[in-house]
Amino acid sequence: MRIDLTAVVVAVDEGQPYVLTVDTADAPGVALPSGPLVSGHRTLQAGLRTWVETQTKCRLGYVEQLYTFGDRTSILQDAGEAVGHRAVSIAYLALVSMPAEQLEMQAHWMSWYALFPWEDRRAGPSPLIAGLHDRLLGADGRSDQRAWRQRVDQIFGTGLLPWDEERALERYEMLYAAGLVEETYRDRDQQPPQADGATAGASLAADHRRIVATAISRLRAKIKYRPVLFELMPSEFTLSQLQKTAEALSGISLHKQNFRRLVEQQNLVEDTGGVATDTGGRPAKLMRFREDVQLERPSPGLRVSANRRAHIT
Amino acid sequence: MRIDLTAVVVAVDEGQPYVLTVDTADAPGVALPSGPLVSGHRTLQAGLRTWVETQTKCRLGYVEQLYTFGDRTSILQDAGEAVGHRAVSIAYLALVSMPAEQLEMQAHWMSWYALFPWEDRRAGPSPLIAGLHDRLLGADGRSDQRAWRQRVDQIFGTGLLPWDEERALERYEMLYAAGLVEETYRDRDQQPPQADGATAGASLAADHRRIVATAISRLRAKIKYRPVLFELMPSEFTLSQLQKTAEALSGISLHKQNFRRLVEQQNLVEDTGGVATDTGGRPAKLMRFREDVQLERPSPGLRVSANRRAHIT
DNA sequence: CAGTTAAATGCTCATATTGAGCAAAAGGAA
DNA sequence: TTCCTTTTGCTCAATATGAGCATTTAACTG
Repeated sequence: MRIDLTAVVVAVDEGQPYVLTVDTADAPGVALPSGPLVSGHRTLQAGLRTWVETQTKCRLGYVEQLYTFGDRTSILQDAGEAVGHRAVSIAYLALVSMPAEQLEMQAHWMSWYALFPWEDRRAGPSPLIAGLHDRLLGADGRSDQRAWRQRVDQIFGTGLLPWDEERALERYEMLYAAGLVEETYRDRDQQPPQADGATAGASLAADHRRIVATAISRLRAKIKYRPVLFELMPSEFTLSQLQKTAEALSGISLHKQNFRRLVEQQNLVEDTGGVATDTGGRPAKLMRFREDVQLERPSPGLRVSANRRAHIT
Repeated sequence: MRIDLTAVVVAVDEGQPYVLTVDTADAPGVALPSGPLVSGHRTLQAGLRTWVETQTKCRLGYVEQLYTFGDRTSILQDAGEAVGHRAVSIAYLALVSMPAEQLEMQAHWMSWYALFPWEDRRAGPSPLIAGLHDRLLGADGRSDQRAWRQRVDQIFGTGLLPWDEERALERYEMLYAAGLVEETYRDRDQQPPQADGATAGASLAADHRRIVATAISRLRAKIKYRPVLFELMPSEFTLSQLQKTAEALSGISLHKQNFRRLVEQQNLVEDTGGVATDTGGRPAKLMRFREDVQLERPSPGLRVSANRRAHIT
């Protein structure tokens, strides 16, 4: 049984979140960096770092284990002779501040929201949502129409229910199950429907889009209670840049004054003395992350809060 | 490379939390149920369920993936010839309501707090803590004495810092690194010190105690935001029983009136009409979990809150 | 049966925490 | 200077949380 190590490497640049991809034999930039675990690797994490660095030349900072996936397609095989075909892949989430150095030729930064356009609500609910919602409700002969509708509303924040940015994985899985993403058909060896907008978002090789969705959900939850945001920032930054990064990941817009109140009262950052004058308006103080913060506070994260009415700053 | 599936099966009975263990060739009841992933398993979870049920005759309800561990001892081997020796083990957390049926002969319920006596603070801080704290601070020639002390206080809730019940894993790992648990010496092929109380708590085979610590941390965090407590309860229960279960897992005592306020306002339970008269004082209403709650609320968990001064009810 | 005891249950209250928005400050640009 | 834009400071109402008092409702005790 083969064990693959797979990485979701995240960076944010100019308020846009990216994931690191590599070319495959078939197509450019459609797979996550990954490779088999071999005995030479001292630990799982060390193996992962090695693979990412050789495939992309990107050096990883913060790394955490995400989830271990059984090969999805194995389920479809007949019970009998599937031996050797299966693989288990151990996925990791890594955060880097957007590196200046050149990546390997075959490596690229791909926008999160090219993969999951419905997840970006910084400028209000994506117009895609309405269509997805209709098709999720429409296509079925479900036994319990009422319960199903409630579940869709729940997960997609439609109806009167609020949007929960952390449910990115659940949303992807629901779309997969409903046949609204390309992978549904690929895993069944079928042709996807050709109608315009029949499938949503760009797909990746194998189950890599699912793995990215897992990473997004995890990260969106984590920035609320651990100071991981700083792994994505340059050494000095303004509070607005920090907020832009938080918004990029969460996919929602945040209340500016409350965001800074939170950051300041948690004592996560300190003044460097410098100012950034290139911001258009009043110059912003430059801040840096307080290194000793890990030792001090129980869980020094950002319990960010969304604007109820989107748009407002 | 072998892949093992390992289960931490948790149940609560009479206000005490237990984990399911099995006998090994060497010793009784010192290992978690586990077995290799084979091609016959449809999914990872299905494989896990199969192993647990054959080894213990315990049927699993709620199951979630916990973490994937690389073999710890592999780190100690020389770089050269470790091939084939290593194993990766994918650990799962399962919750069951204490089953009435008989387990397999070789299966037993082991108390959490036999493994982690310092984690039970329902009757106030364990007296063990003081000793552990001293030995963590004492035994070293650390470069940065101050920072180390702060870290110990942070994790063990000593000094002025508050106890955080979710850090069970960090506490275990700190004790492991400091040589205060038996596994430290076993992994180094050394004899543990023989002094009385030199190592804390009962140990399990391989890295199974670490896996249980991971499960405890996960579960203690999870009951605060998902209604998993109910997986551990019988179909009807009183609010006091529910609270006792929450306290058993968290290892802290909770404020009774606030606990019921929380449960009630979240609409997690409904009245069955019956009452339990065997409680000593005023009979308690019997409650049941509202099945439809998963559909309704974004994250219907229990944000339990500890008493500041322990003991008070 | 009156009195006692032990829970369960009902309420209150002070103190944080959170969501929202007004307003002043500090630059650059017109 | 005046206008524009963004940063920064502050206020305020609505909730949520931690703590504890008081009442209710049984069983138990003579």
